[in-house]
Amino acid sequence: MNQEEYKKKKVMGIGVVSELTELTERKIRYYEERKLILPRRTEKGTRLYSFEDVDLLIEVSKKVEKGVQTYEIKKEMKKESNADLRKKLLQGQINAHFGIRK
Amino acid sequence: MNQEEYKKKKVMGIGVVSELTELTERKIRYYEERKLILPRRTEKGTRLYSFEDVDLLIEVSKKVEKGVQTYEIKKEMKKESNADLRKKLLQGQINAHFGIRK
DNA sequence: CGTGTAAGGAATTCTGACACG
DNA sequence: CGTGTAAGGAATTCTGACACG
Repeated sequence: MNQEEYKKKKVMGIGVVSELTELTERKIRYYEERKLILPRRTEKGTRLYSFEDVDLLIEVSKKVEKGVQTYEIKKEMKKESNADLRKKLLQGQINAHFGIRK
Repeated sequence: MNQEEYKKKKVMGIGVVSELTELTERKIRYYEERKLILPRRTEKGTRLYSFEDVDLLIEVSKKVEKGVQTYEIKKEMKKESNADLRKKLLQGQINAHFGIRK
């Protein structure tokens, strides 16, 4: 498992996430309700989060504190995600054109 | 938090560790009893492990399967840890002698 | 809208012990 | 020695709801 995976692997319960983010469990579950965060679930339904999720939650809560509504935050996130996709797509085209090396 | 920290931060419950290592919780607790693994505990006493702990558990269980006794594994681990310390000490001396740069 | 809280149930984890080989 | 298991309790997490502003 490489470093990226350590960051993205969803392994923490909500208790630890609450400790790490300093957010109440209520807030964490609410941001999920608003689709701002997507933990995985065990078969029995308990939520599991990654370090990446923790960082995201902290960013989200900062914006909420600033008065931004969750709906707006969601929109911003979609934009960023689209920008990332375009970037990857572009890189893919470059690779296809010039060939991929190393 | 840097990559090293993602690896060393103790954040996973025993259930997830059991899933990741494919070891029973019984085995995981037993290796702790034998001091081969040292999870942190929440205030209420539930165990929390790091990705590093997961890797260590897998290594330990491989040795146990080969027939090595936990006591022997513990001895091996002490040796390695001492070797690491000597290495660090030595590097410290080199740095002190030649000066530390970048 | 974002968040607190009380409610009841289900699932998790803990310890100490007995069993087996 | 290493591991399974049943036992009972304690702590965790879950959902849906009501409250407030």
